[in-house]
Amino acid sequence: MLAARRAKLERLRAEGVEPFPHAFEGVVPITGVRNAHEQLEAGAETDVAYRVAGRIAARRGQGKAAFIDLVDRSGRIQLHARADVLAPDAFERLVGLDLGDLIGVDGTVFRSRRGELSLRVDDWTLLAKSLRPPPEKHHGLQDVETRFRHRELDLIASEESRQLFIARAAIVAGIRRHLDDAGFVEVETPVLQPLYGGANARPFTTHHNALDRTLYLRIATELYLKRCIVGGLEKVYELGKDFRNEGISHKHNPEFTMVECYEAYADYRDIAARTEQLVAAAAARMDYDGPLDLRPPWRRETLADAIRERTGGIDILEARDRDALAAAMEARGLHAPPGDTWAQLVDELVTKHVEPTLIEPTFLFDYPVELSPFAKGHRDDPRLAERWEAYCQGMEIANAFTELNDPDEQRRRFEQQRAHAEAGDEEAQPYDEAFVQALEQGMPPTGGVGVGIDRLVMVLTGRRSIREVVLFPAMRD
RNA sequence: GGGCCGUUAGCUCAAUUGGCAGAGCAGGGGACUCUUAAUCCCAAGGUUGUAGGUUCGAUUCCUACACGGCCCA
Repeated sequence: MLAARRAKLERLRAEGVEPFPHAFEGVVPITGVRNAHEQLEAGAETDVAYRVAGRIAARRGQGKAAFIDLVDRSGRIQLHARADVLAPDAFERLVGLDLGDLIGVDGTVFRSRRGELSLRVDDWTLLAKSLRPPPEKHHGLQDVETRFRHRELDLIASEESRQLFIARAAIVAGIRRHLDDAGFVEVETPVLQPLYGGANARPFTTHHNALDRTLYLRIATELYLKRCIVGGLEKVYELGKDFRNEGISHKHNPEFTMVECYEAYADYRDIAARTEQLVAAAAARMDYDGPLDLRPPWRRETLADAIRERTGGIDILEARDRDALAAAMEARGLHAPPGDTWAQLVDELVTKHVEPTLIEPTFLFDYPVELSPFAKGHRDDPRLAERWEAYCQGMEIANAFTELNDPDEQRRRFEQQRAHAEAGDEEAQPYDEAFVQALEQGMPPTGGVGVGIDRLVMVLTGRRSIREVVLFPAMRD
């Protein structure tokens, strides 16, 4: 299978053709050529020449002529190779190339009698020999596993896949543009951390040889970004990878992309408006035309109301301890797993009964303070924290608080987390004295949000699996 | 973690009740100067995911495992 292509490679070399040249200057995008000649009539010829480059996607031989489809990132164009235009060896070599070979072409625009805009090949250069056959040319690459493990084949075979990752780049660019224009400073904080924190998750652990110490891959950027707020940067954001040592599912990849931003003098309501604008900006940048109405304002509910309305009246503000809540659940025929804490039961209610109903973008406001160790207590209700989560397509896409800036209260919250850890909660937050000391320096009132980029891309591109929107998703060996 | 489905040529897919594993595309040889899933002729291409089991005989039935997909936890 591969031997034939290798033999061709050696034949080319023997004939003095360099199969892997260093560069090819002056290439223009194929779509530019197409757009410039939209009006050309069928059968018409021009003397307008272009230099294009790309991969050979199809070929239709015709004896002393051949049609070749050339694909670049922007699009596809038909080439017409003619024995009466090219030198004999150049013609024979061009027609003898394999699908998947990369070539550069100098060609003259015409439109075929059947109406296909084409380039007559005046000269061409082999840019890289392909030694493996490309995916099937009509059906494309169907095998899901191969699409994920060998994304390059998926990208070669699927215009849709190429467009998806271009859309993802536009979403990221739209977010950066919005935050930059709003006066945020983009910062970079450590990925390798002596202590992890900022989310309920287990970390990946690694080891620094020279320092002979354990380091953790960050699970969030939160704590370092708040130290930047303490330092007076006032509006900061970081867009990058977080790592959580947890299972893989259609909405979880062990490494994923998050943007967190923090704004001094703002609270969680300001941040909700900010998040609406941020998502709208991202959607605009990728020309979103899906079924969701992402324009501000989004629907707003409180968490307690959302649970009460969807569970036949379970009130998590009344049922404040584990047994009371479990009883309320059992009374309505809902299973309350015996080992679950109160917080886990609340999470269960949200996950099973509320989350799936939130298709249009919706904020759930005011989470129990027990679930939110870095959120400031609610100004009107001591049982709650000023925290919301945003949901879309039945999936959490953002999480925000009015940030806790009272260092003594933060210390108490860490003590609670320590108790949870000792009770066996592997996702409890480790005590971070450096962070508390930073708060003691004085942090202004601040609102902050984290938006999951992969999930936002899923929402904006209508994909149901995170693996579709991550170029190289985690796979078993 | 549980259930269901899938794994056959480089790719996309067939294979009757358990009876010689096939086709299209790609690749090889040949014909063809407006084709576009080009067409026509010829030849080639396989450890049927892995390991066992049942059987005269297994792609097919059974068991385990691996990987993937969907659903549930």
